[in-house]
Amino acid sequence: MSNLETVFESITHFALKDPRQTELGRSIVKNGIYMIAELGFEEMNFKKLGKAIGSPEASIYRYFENKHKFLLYIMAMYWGMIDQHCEKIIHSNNGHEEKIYSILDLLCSSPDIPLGNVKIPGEVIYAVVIGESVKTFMTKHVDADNNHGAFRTLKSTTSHIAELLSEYSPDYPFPKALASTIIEMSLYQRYFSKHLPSMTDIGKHQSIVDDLKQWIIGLLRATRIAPGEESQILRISL
Amino acid sequence: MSNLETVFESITHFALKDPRQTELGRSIVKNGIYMIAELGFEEMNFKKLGKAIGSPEASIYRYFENKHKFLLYIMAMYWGMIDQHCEKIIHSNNGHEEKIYSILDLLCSSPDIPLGNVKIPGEVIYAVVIGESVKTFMTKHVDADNNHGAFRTLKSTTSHIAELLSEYSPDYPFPKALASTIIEMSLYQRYFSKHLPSMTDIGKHQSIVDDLKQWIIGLLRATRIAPGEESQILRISL
DNA sequence: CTGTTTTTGATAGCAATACTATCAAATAAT
DNA sequence: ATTATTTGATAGTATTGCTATCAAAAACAG
Repeated sequence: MSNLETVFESITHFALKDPRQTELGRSIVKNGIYMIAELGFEEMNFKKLGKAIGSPEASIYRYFENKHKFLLYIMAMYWGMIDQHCEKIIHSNNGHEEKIYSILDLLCSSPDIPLGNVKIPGEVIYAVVIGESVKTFMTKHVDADNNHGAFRTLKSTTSHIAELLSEYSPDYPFPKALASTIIEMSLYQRYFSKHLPSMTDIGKHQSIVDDLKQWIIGLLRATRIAPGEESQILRISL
Repeated sequence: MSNLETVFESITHFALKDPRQTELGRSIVKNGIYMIAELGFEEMNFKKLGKAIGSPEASIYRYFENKHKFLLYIMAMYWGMIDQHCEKIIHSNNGHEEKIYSILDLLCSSPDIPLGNVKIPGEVIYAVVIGESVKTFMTKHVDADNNHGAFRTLKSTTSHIAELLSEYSPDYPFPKALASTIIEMSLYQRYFSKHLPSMTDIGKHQSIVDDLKQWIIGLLRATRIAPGEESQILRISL
């Protein structure tokens, strides 16, 4: 069984019926992602999606209970893919620094997602993740969704990165906070760069990806206390 | 004219009619904030709000064009207040470090908001900001809203903090990205600590506020290059 | 205090959204 | 060939987000 299978197995329970098994199911997922990328999650709905794929709204409801679970499915799938890549990087024989650089590459780009006989381009799913990821967990029913395992793949990705940071800097007390910051901010800073450019410098020196990497590398200094630096700013004792 | 007035003047155009001028208007804003804090933005609506304040839905529409503009109003008000405090801190006679600590205090707590004869407690508005702030700008109509000045106070706060960071570390190339990160993450890490605790360490060592401050102070190391540190991780040249 | 303007309350209605239900036709499995 | 499953087609419902209308109440102006 390939790694890819394990990712999809762990998320099938967000759907009423595994969408990968049928032409209709794959069409729903693929076109749904495209439609969210184009219209945004709020303006997308199952009626429009049905029209786009030539099937009635009701058929889509046979695969996904509602719009929100559809989004949970997509995001769990995305972070599952990312998490797989993370694990591969972490279990490689490279040094800590090489691993960190690989993780950075992973977070600043996006792999394609193979879905049976169709493929979802990295840029498309990435656009959806940037704009909609936060909407999966910034809701009043986070805790219920969390109990149902909706964020397991995202949390696992965070943990993997946090572990790597801990190996790199064993005494740093906030590896998880830094890991989740890197993950979220690699999305947000891109968004700011495009829509609220006065809120970031990313993309103003070099390309967005290069600036992003360099900026995150800088953030990693948080894990290191250079000799003599405490006196400069760290008056709150570590 | 007090500073407070300038804040409110700059946001009145998000409302159809200045809600501070009437009993009904103040009631809408106050109870609306309470209702969003309790139910979340999605589950709040003007019909429920009308019922809560004993007025018909239509009366609320006379003050706010729609739900989204109501949220924009609240958030612009909040960041306007914060921005005022920032300016006060920046124009004080303290040193850079003192100023940075004051900003931290500001971001990790929340001042009450006086609204004519009523007052909105800091904790209540802060709860709304934590959960809903991102929903003001993560939409397909960000650019239009931005053109109408919806995010001016948030952007101004970011700029003020970025300027302070630049004064503190003139050579650091990403003051805005770091400023927006500190602002957003002071909200997110609190949220994670409550709802997705495996994504953060904040609140696990000391109190949430203490951990948060200490963690952000650590992030500020990104602005400082300690001698000899480049060789450790900074292989991407600055 | 009277007439006028503005603000509110009360109710009705409408288009769109987020579903659910039903049943026959098509397809797949045995 | 028969049965079970999946889809299409259509209809319908409750809620949401908003607009329209008009009379009562309140504020204001002379």
